[in-house]
Amino acid sequence: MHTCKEKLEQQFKYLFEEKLIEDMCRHGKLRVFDANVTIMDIGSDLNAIPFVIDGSIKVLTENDQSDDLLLYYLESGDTCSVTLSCCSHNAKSKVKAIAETRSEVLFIPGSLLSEWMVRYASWRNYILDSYNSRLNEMIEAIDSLAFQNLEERLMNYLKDKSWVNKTRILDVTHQQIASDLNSSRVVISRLLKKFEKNKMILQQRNRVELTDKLS
DNA sequence: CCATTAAGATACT
DNA sequence: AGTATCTTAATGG
Repeated sequence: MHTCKEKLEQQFKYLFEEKLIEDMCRHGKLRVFDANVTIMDIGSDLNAIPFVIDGSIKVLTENDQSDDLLLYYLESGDTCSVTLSCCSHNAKSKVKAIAETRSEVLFIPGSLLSEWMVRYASWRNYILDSYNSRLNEMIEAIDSLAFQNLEERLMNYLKDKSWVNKTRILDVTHQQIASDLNSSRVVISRLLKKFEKNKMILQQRNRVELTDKLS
């Protein structure tokens, strides 16, 4: 079992300066989530920002009819910039976060953020980069929604999921996919059947396996 | 066995 | 593409 500091040092030495890592350990709270556990829900208070040490987390929005839409995944070394801006205004969360795999997350109190921005150049850069990449992912999500057909969206969904889980075997139901993409089960089934015919995937109950035809 | 639920099929919008 | 409805198949008691 590693201490928090050892863990941060070995994984993020290249990213943060020594003193910052010490500060992160001192003030951050490390929490572990099992797969599929809700980490944050819409409307909950934000007084800390999450820094993902291990695992992957999916971030979704929800409309008033409780329909979901997958926005992006957070992986090791990522933070959620949506939370970031909300934090300084003491706002409530507009997104939902669910552990995709077992995840370790370090929660850093929002009160420290501005202080660290001034004190640590590495933190400043990290936050700015994070903002940038999160924004780009959001633009991609919007783009796919507005301009891509469902078939392409589904394909990207499968590839993304495979990537963050580090496996070609996805344990997921057609219904779950449908709700992540805000579509319906029959439609997803139809498209997956088509993928199967083209030998891009193999299917079993509760399981989709990507073949090596996919890059 | 049977109950539950995922996935397939068909027809209609 | 999406909804409604029915059928079939897998799973776990």
